[in-house]
Amino acid sequence: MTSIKDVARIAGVSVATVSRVLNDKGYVGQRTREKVEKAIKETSYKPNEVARSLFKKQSNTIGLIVPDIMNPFFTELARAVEDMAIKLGYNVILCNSDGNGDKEQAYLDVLKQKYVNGIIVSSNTLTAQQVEELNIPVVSIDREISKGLPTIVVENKKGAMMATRYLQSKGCRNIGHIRGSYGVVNAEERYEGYKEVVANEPWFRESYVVNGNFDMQSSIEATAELLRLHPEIDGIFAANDIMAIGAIKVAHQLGKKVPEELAVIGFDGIKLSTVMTPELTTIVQPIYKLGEISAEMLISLMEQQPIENTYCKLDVELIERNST
Amino acid sequence: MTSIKDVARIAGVSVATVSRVLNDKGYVGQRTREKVEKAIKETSYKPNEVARSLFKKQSNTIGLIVPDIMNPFFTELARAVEDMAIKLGYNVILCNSDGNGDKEQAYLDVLKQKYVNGIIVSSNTLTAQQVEELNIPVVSIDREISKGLPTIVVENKKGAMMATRYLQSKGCRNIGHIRGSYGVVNAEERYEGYKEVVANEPWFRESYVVNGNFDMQSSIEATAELLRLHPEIDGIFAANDIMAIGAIKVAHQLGKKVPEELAVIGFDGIKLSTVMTPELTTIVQPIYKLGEISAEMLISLMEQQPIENTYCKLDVELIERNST
DNA sequence: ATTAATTGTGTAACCGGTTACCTATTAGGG
DNA sequence: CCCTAATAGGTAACCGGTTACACAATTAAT
Repeated sequence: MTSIKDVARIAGVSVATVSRVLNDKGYVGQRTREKVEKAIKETSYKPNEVARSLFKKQSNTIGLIVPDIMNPFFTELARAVEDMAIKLGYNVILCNSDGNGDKEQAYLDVLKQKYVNGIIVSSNTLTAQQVEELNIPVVSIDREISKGLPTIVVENKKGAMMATRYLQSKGCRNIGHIRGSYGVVNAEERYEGYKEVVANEPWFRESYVVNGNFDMQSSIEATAELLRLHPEIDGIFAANDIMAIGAIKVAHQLGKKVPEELAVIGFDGIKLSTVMTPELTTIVQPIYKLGEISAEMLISLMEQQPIENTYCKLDVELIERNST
Repeated sequence: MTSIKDVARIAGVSVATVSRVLNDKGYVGQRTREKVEKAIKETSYKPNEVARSLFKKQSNTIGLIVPDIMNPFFTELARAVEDMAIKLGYNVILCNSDGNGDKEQAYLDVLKQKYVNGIIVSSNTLTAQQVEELNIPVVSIDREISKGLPTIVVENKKGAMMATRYLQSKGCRNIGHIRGSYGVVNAEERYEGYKEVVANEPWFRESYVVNGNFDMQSSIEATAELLRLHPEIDGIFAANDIMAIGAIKVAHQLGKKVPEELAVIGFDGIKLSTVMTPELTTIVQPIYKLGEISAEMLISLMEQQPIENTYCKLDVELIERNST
């Protein structure tokens, strides 16, 4: 590997001058600049990023901590973050935390040791203190860690209300809800939205709500139980698409026709929802946009650019397909 | 941030000694070691990875270059790679190349500048020369770049033959093939497998093979065309699951019942294939295993551990579900 | 008791950049 | 024509670790 010294020797100048040319900083004469550029080209010299990082205390890298990249929501998010990062000159270190607080902290530690410029994180367990101790820009995505910390979320409650009202408008008289894990803000907000719409309905009772833990297997079990207890249910709002798909599978098994006998609506708008049959009606979040914006915001923070606001709540949209 | 100097000052020793304790290298007296460990604990000192990397010319990081993390195959692969990497003390930089040769080269360059210890790559365009110029361990996954370079692949041809024979055994008399993109080794091998089984069948003609480009939209178009030209087709082997799903969608649209009137088998065994209805019969690759093994092999290479062989061809398995 | 081998620790060079500081030259203003 | 400001470029310190080397203190061997 050729180093800056080699280039300096070949160009007949000092390393400082080469560095100045490289970074286009300070005074460099026209003729000198040309000599240096020639030497750089000849040796196809690429500056050593690690040496740079050591001095700058920044590595042109951002960390992305998500529970699990296998969750299609985070897959799309990761792609968006990486796209934007590359576009702005950064690389992305991928971290799967499985929602485990210890792993999250371990990742935070090593990312800090690696001088990442900033971190995008989706976590339910991290505290404001943990984040502040880092002294690195952090943006929280999909979940709010604390007021004041940069955050990108979506209109969960509003979306849930839209979904529930939509089922009503389709003629559903008894609407159940498969909720996400307890303690997860998203799940609570979506539940609240549902509740707000149905609370005063004569048919409503708490047992219309079951917990699907945001995953398919739990949803299948929860739905089966729900439909066994309440065969009168003719509409289900699931707090995410995966659970909605699980619910539809159960309906198939029970011989209930979707959407004729049971309408199902999801939340997220993952690609999968258009792939299955029937295609899933869902509240779509602008997932890619979410990733883009979070990367943009993070990088603005990192580069100390002026920022309008550090809290961003994106709108959601109801996309009607064939499951309702 | 506390540095090694702070620790040395507090413990009343030189930085060299602290470094020795840290790395458990060289001679350190018992009492001295204790003093140093105490100081480390007190200051909750974490060594600066970047400084280390500069000296070692290694950053405890590996690069993972895939066409697109949104492709479920690569999602699962990425998860496996990251899991194994973390387990062995490395982080993963995620790179989406979109199969674009220029992007791939750009990633290789920056990864090298960042002193990654090694790279896992899935590419159709990279040449042996490009890889060798890096002078970094590289393992190629899912696709063979050149003989001699460490490679992990699966039994594509064998799997394709299994799939095709299986359709025959299910009573299909006219079996079409939706192939993957031209020039991609995988696609060619799977096509060969199919061809080998059907070449001598009286019904076989080249127009039973259409190109689905490995993606759903193309597959939908290709399948529609295939079934229009050849309504007699009663079995389809798609070169990946996504295309198989597309084919099933088309069958639904045309009112063909799957599997009664048209049997469909895929290839890959992505999670999605169990989520849809009907669940997809497919040739499953051990995707997670693939990722694990490649990470393991790469890291062995990086750490100069003795390696049995640098070429690994994993077996595939036919999983029978409801689409055949 | 003397010498050699082993153990313990500090000093300073090094990894490959960036930049503060210094000196020299040239240009512009009065 | 002299003085100040702007331009050009070199020297060396620094980022935070690792390790070769030197030297001192023990310990073991003869």
